[in-house]
Amino acid sequence: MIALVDCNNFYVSCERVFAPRLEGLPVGVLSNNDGCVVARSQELKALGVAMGAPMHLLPPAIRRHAVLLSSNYALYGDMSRRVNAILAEFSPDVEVYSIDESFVSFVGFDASTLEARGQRLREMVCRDTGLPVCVGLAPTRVLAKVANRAAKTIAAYAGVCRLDADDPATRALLQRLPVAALWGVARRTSERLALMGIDTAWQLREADSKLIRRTFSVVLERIVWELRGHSAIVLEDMSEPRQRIMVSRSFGRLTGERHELEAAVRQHAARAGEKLRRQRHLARAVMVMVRTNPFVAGEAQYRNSVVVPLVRPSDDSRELLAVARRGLSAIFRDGYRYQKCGVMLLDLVDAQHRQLTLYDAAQSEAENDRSQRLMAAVDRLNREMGRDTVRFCLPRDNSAWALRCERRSSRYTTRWDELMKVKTR
DNA sequence: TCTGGGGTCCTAGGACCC
DNA sequence: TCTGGGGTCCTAGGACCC
Repeated sequence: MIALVDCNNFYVSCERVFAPRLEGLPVGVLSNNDGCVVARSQELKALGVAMGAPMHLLPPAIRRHAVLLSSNYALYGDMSRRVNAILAEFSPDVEVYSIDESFVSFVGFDASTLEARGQRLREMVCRDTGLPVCVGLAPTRVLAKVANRAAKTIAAYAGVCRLDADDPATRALLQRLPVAALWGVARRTSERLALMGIDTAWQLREADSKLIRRTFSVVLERIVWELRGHSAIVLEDMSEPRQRIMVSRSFGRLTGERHELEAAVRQHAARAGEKLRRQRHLARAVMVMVRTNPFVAGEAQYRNSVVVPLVRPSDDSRELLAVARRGLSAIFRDGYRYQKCGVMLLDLVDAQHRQLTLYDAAQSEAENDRSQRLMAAVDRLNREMGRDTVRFCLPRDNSAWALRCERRSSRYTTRWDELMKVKTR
């Protein structure tokens, strides 16, 4: 059996831990740039605010009465680590699936004790972090997702729901569950399934798996098997290094200024370089993308991207920045107001495969060595003294492209200076 | 005025090879 | 005059996740 542990309204719950006055109020957390609502309290959901709703399109009454906060990823990331540390006490096998969800394997545990373990787990997480979580227990990940949803929405389960594959209760639940509510089935697939007369999770479970594979893909066929209780989905280990690294942001306001895009691309490339070195990889190519705002009707639109190969695999921010700048000059066009740019590192290889250029290997080795020491020093300073202590020729603040995050709460768990701002009433 | 930022996997189709 | 078929690799795009 496997347990899916999922924090309820995670970002909102994190905010409430440090601001109890938010309990009972409609609270939302916004995406970067205060663009869309990406987390909602029950009260805000009850007001009809959809996941991903653009903030500026919310009805005025809701914007007035709801508490809408900028996202505070430093806080959420730290709270997430705390939750996972607790989960690790319950099982040696914890797969961190996302910032607010983990799969905890109970394979080999006494089956009759699982619900009690689930309850104990909820209590521990609540006691030590203040966060409410729900637990879904099932033989497969897809069913564990279904169980978790039931644990959240059906009060009788008290936060822990167990679904055995061939239990009549499981069947009843799946018969009521729209197929689009399943993990891995979204709008496109559910629309096509509806044409075949498959509307519920149970109908999908009973469908001919070979036909599903032919009509759709191996992905949906695996979901069929998982619904029947046979594990078919293997998760990529989230602690594995990423296969590509993307850093991109929308600008605080549109800009057509080339130097502002250059500054943003430098910042993104530098940040991507940090991520690359943290996972001890080298990039063999850099992609740069720019784009105007597709939502502004009547405005000239432009989007483009370009991949620039590196002469040799590298994790040196200076090289990444130089290549990214070349990429930007290849695609930058005057006369547009840009909304977003990004840098992606591609073709990543393990840093052990650092190779020397063919000519003058001795000098390259010395250069490599200097580069590695320099980057390590930069990373250490930024880690210990705060992000952006050392920068690569960046303006300090107030750039046109700086993020808007006016409603961000304090980073209580990672910044002493901000902790002092906590009100004690 | 204001519409996120990451990721993954799979498949189809083209280029190329023998 | 007749111009195959099977394989691999790569890329772009679709679909999905949180």
